[in-house]
Amino acid sequence: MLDDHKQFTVYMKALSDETRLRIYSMLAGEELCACNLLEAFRITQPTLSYHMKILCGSGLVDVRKDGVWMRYSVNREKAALLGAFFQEVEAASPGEGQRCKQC
Amino acid sequence: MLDDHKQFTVYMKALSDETRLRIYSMLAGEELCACNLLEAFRITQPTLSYHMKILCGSGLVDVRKDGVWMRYSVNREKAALLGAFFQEVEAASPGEGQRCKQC
DNA sequence: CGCGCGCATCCATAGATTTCGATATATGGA
DNA sequence: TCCATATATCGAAATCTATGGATGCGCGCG
Repeated sequence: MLDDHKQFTVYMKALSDETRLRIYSMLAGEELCACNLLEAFRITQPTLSYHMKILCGSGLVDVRKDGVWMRYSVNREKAALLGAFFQEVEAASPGEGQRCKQC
Repeated sequence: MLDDHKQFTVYMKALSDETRLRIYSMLAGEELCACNLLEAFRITQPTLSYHMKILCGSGLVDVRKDGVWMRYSVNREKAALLGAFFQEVEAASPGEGQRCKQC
């Protein structure tokens, strides 16, 4: 099912903060720069920088440097990977049928 | 895209611990009881109980009490919800095309 | 060069998380 | 009822996380 649980927890941890999840959600659909994101939240610039470091470090978000600006966007492959995992979980789930018989 | 970011962060937080992610992964496909899970990890019983409380509290995992045993299984609806979200992110992502023009 | 701007890093702090020993609760059987 | 087993809760320690003020770094411009 999952071959690298450690890496997957990094993805989950990256999205386990509401600010970071909102940022990720905002980036789905359009590339945004740090100043755009900073305007959208009640956080300081060091805090945004901290969150973006975690999002980019996880691999869920890509960056490209454009002069002094940092342009952020979601990484499609990682999003696809996460989507596939949860779909597999859903598909593999036996529903109300199979039950634990042991103990 | 997401209507309830707070609840979604609860899901992500529940899976942001490696032990809990492995448990979730194990539960995908078969119902298991606490004793099964306890054997699979190098943790104590109170620690497992703590993790299961978080997993069940999030809604990602269902429980049914069977005598003195607790039978755990994944919640298919929640797994489907998560799968759909990441697929939407993937689909909405503009790839290398659209770019941030502001700043 | 010197300044302004966007962003990163350092540091300290408040708060949250994880863990486990001890203990409590619940259930079923003798 | 008494006991053994399965699980939950409590309490405390260690660790991790999120936050922002101060500061550093790099770059473009006059």
